[in-house]
Amino acid sequence: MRPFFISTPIYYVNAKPHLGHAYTTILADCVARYHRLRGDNVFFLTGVDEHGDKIVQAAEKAGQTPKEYCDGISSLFRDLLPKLGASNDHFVRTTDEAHKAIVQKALQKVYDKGDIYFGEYGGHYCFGCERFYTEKELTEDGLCPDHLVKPEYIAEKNYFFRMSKYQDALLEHIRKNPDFIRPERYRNEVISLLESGALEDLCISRPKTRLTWGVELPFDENFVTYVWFDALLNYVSVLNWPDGQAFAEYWPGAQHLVAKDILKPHAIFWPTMLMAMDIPLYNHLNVHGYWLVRDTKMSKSIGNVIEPAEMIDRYGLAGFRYFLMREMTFGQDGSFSEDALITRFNAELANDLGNLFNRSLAMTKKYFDGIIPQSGVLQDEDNELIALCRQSLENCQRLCMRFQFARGLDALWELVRGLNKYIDVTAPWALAKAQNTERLGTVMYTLLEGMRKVAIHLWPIMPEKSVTMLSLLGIEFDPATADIEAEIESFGGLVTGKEIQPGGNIFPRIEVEKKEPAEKEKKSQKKEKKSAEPASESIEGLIDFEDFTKLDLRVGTVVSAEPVKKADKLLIVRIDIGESEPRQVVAGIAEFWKPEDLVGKQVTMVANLKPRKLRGEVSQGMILAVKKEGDLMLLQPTGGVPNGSRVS
RNA sequence: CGCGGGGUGGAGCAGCUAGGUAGCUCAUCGGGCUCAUAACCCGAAGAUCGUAGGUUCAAAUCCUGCCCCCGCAACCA
Repeated sequence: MRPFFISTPIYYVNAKPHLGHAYTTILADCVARYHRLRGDNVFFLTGVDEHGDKIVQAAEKAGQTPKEYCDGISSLFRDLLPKLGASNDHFVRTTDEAHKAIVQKALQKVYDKGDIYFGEYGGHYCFGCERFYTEKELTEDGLCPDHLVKPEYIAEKNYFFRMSKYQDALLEHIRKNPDFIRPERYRNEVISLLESGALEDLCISRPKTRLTWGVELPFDENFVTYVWFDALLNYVSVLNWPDGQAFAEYWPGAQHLVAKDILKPHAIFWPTMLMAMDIPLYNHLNVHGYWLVRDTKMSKSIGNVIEPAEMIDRYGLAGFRYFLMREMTFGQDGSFSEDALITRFNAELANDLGNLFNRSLAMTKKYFDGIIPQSGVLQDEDNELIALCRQSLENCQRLCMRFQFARGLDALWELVRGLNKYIDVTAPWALAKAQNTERLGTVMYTLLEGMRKVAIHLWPIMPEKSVTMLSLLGIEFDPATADIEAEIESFGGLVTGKEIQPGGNIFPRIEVEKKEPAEKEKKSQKKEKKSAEPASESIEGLIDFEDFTKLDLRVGTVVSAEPVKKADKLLIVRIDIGESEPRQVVAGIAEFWKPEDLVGKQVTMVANLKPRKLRGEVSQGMILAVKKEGDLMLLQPTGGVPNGSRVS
């Protein structure tokens, strides 16, 4: 059996799972299932990354130990898997003892080889943030962007992985193997990264004085390893590298699936690490894009986060999985909206597919008492359908195998539509009327056999519905014995004489207007309506009155305004709000306001905003304004008021 | 000259690597059918393929310039 190993990234447990996690997992699941239908020996891995600073901080905030915190969030991820229909063979946690032991083994091996060395890591450390900043991240005066204090330069001894040593070998490998990273755009990106600059060595440790929540270095008890030699190693630790049977069995079929944000670690760090460990490189890195919601990235502050569990509750697992796979062009960003989901569901699942099953089974019941008839002599229209079937399945499989589910499903739907058309062309009801039973039998058999093939090919996408469809056709489906490749060439696998089970559409239409909307739906419809009006942004999240009173809003008069050097959007505005000195505010309004037009105007500002430096200038507040079609209106009292008047 | 992606009928997309009738889904209009759901099937209208040049017998597809949009980054407090 061909080995096939597919992994999702291990998800970082500093927040709850969202649509992106769900998509990656479901995509990997579909791929895994497709390979199972081919008879491949599949290992599908997912899991969580539980070490590091952020976890410690999040745990502290929650008043828990890191371990307790991880147990909590990790179970959220683990519990979501069955809900997503994921058929993963293993769920890895980086806190697993077995994983940690192998991490140490790997570190020791690379260390012994001389590819890990002890060096100095110099960095600007801000004690307020408890983190290092790079030169670029600091303000122009070299201050911490958050605290506006000068960070201390700390030279810290750390261990480094000699990544630079493998740069050329990696570049050569990528050049020689066009499919190593796919789709091509990400391959190009990596190549240009590798060509453009010298690869730096990778800092892989943290002293225990700063971080203890990690795997201890086997050759220095004062350090833990940091991120890469922990997280990435999960892909081989679960296979029990180096001597495990599973490693020998599955690693030759290794592929990874990641979202575009972690391209670099997987395309550069991981392969060079593999080289250092003398492990053959994985076969393919498959990179997918982001889901956008209302054309922007999902983000909590915008309030457009999609809860996968909520979508599944509302539209069903099959519809959700189908939509994700059908809508997203692999590698590109896709757009999620409930409207689009409903449209696709109704058009493709309810009308095309569900209705096809419904009408065909009803006819079988009516004309043959529910018994699958025999096929007789084939006519042109039958042969045409069989040819279409062959072509459709061939395309579908070829595309799905390369993660191109959107196009693969499109190819499969050519068959679905072809079957609907076949009914129209052959008009079984006319044959029944003419009592042409033999011809009618052939037509019905051909139809049902085509449906059987469609149902099998949908198993990776919606396993439960697929099994249902097949059981309606009198088939007890066992994916383990399926041979999907053989289904391309053959036609006639459907067993004659079995009884079918008619009964309604297995994909009932999602009615949006008619039904009394449930509480949740009401809310979502409201949201949709709001998003339809571009002028008003949706209002999300209510705050307490106390939250509002935290704001100190003041009215003041602009006493001076001047552009910020080397900045085309910023103005330095000084505002008299009755204090001894005017407030200096750096405002991003230079595109709309000339400095001279601003002077003398009264404006409203937030007076108690934490000061922050922008382009080297301190800003002590924020001017309130409204944007309107490329214009910017300042918020003013309707009449003049004394400077410093408080807004309430 | 910061990095990257994109501009194709009303909407959303495919096609571009290997130039040769511009394809799909949704929406609109007309027709057919009655097995099925407001379904299904057929047909029609609708695109100078962002723009200006170039290469070519032939360009959505290759080359060059320009415009616009979107991510990241930054100068949105």
